[in-house]
Amino acid sequence: MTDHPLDAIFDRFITSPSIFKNHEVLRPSHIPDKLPHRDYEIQFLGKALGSALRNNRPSNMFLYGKTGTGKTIVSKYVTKYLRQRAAEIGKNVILSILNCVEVDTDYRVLARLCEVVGESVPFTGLPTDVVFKRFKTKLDSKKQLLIVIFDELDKLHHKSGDNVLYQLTRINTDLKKAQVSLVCITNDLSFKETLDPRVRSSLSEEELVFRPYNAAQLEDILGERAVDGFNDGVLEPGVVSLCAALAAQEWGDARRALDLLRVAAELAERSSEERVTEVHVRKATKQIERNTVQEALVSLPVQTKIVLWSVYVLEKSDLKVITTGDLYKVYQELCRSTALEPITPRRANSLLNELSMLGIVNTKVVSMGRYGRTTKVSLSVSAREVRNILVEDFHIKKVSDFTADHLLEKN
DNA sequence: TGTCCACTGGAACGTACGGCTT
DNA sequence: AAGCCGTACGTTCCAGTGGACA
Repeated sequence: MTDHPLDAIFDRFITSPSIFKNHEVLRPSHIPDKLPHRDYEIQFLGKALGSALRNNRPSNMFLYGKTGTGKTIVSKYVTKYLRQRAAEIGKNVILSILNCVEVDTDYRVLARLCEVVGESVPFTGLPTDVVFKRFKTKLDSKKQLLIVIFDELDKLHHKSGDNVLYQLTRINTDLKKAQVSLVCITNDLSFKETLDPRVRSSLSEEELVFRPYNAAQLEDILGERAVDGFNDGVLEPGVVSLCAALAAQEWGDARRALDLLRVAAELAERSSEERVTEVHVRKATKQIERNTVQEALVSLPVQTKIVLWSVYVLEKSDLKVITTGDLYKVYQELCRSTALEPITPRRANSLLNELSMLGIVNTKVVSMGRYGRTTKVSLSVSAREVRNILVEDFHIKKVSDFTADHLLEKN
């Protein structure tokens, strides 16, 4: 065996004991056997969906609650078992959970539903109503119940309106053999008001609100997972309660609590320490924040990056307030320097709003009286981070030293 | 108190592209 | 091959507007 530069690192993985017993258990997507503090919700959903086992169509349902309050996991938990019991007694129950962040247009929803009933359709090319007809025909070809769960439904509605929802709420009147039930999950509490009234009333036959967990409940949840996820004695006392407390600070977000614990342990393992300490948890909070920003920034389209870089350039200047007017001037200059075709102010404004939705910039519409109405813009992530990530881009690299000073002298 | 700035943001439309049906 | 269709990205047009200032 020759000496390899990685020997020292790999040996450490082989020889020193691992912190993790089962890494998977610590991911938010894992469905444990027990879901602490969600008994009521599980019972509620179980009673509602359970009628599927008796040939009745379950009521349509609306589940509300903030991120990380267990809406998705409770749905998965209940449907997983429902599917099992239905199979045991030979009932035809099809369950489909659609994440509307990915499945975010009418067409994609229908394409997905076609898939689960066994009808193959191309991912583009067909008129939506044709896809709907094919779905309906295939579904109704035998006696079966389809339960569709729309996770983060507001993301679908945001882009495509109520069309598919409207069709699906009315589909049962046309079906002869099959039946459809809908479960809608959203974390936007005001979302229901924005729905078409006909859709709204038919979707909210039953409603359930998921309340945020408190710190003590989060601690139970983490404790439960830690038993299966970690080897004995690797967590210093206080680590779990710190994760719970930090996640409970904003609202009781179990996903965040779990991420904190997992990342803290990963950090400990990477620096080949044998125990996870509170210091690791503190580091984990920073790392998680950095990762989400990085992910968002890297995948931005070129034009959006240039718009964001304009914000960055203006933040670096000694301008007190950044308005869309100045921003567009800088943007045009940047386009000239990078030889990119500039988009119109209207479009640039939309991109800015998208950045704001992603939480990368702050925007606020303000009126300056005589001096018109505009939007105040500022970065809501650290300028250094924006720079570090954006200069990786081929176009931004060309203007990495660009300053706005000469433009501002004119004011 | 009315005016009017510098925008905002909705709506309709254009273009390129992949992919269907006939 | 022609005629559609959905999606993504963009443009053009323009009515609407908050509030400082004359």
